[in-house]
Amino acid sequence: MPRPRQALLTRQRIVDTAAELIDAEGLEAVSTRRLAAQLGVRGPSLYNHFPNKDAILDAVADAITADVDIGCFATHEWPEALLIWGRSYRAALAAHPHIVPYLARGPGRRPRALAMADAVYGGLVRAGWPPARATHIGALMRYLVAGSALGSFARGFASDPAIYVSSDYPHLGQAHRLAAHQREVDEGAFELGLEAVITGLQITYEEVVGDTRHRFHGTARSAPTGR
Amino acid sequence: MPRPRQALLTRQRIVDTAAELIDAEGLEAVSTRRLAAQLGVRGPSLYNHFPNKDAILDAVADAITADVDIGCFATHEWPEALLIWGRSYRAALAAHPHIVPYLARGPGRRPRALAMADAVYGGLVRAGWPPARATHIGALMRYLVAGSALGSFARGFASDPAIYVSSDYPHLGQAHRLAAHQREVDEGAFELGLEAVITGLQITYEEVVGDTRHRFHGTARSAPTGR
DNA sequence: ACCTGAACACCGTTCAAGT
DNA sequence: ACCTGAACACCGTTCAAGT
Repeated sequence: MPRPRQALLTRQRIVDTAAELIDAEGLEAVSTRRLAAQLGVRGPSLYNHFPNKDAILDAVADAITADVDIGCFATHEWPEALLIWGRSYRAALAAHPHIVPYLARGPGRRPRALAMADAVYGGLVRAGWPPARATHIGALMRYLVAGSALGSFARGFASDPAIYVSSDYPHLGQAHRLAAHQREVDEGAFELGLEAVITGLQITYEEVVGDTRHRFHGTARSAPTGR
Repeated sequence: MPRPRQALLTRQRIVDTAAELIDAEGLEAVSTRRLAAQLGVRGPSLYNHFPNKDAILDAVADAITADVDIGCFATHEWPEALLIWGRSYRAALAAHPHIVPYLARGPGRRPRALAMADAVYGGLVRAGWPPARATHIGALMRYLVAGSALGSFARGFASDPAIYVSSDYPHLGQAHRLAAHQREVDEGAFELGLEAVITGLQITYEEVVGDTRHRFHGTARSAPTGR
């Protein structure tokens, strides 16, 4: 049969198919041979479009964060912007939870992650947060988002209820029933954490930023905790 | 030469050597053949002591959390207990950051993770937290701990400063200098997050638990945020 | 009881060869 | 320019064979 006039593969088609494969069968199902087969092609062909497998996964991860709302930092006060950004970031990752373990493997080359970091950092600094704190806030928000998007890891214990029958762990009788609704737990934990963090940060903000605005020698104390 | 009178391998020696290999060269350096070689043995020998590779990594992860302080929930008020537990949990993981990506791959069989979940859940419920909230608090604390223990992932952008020279990301000029001190950033983000969360949770606690104690029909509102 | 070599069914990646 | 088969150096795991 004749050679097709245009290429069988495009970067877009590879990324889309990889995302489908990850969603359907998980990260470990994606080998270059399996992915190529799904595309009607042989493994080595992928190397005409990407330098290696990680670059493909980076592109998938990048595409998934395409519609995270970062405009909110330009239009809202920082506490509400954190709320909006955090929720839309989490929603984006939670829609494709199987990709999240890959994020844990390193920074990769993901332009949109950079754009996001830039928008968050810039928005917080503009709001008056000291640069170091702005960096910390962006980081801890990512901890919450990624952790809660990661289902099983999040819970930190097996979802197989059988092992709780052993009475070694007396308090987990209730918890395992919740564990059956893993999505609920992770969503609830994220919401609780998000709101607690923002509430706590507002208090820190008043101490760190408010003081220096209204007084000449406002000494920045750390947030009051149970210490 | 004669067959040694006692086995060349023990579970303990396998776990210790695997941990050393992970610390020295990272998770991907641990193959059954490499690990076996380090132990002076051939790959298949490991299967006399563990059912598969994941069981070895689970054992390593479990060993690392051996000295996390969970007694604090019996001796301290819940806010201080969260602070102590969180810090000692983070210290344990941060001492072996290369193992953390493995945790993100699933719950595994890690008895100490179960004991930890049980102690946290039990302590919070005893303090008056509703069971669902106690589960959520345990989960969100794990998000912060694991995220911040995970260095590069935590930051969410490459540590190679070269790519920020491009002025596509105008606000990251400062951030990349901080990125050079990745340990500082992750530690600072964790501390800020930990204290903000505990502060925020104390306010939620007063609303959710305090109200129902002092009133007959206390309606639990959610924590006030920037919404 | 525990260690081994050989084997199986996979990997990611390279590269000369085809069109 | 792009796809291919063959090859390389690896994987995790099984298993019959040794002692």
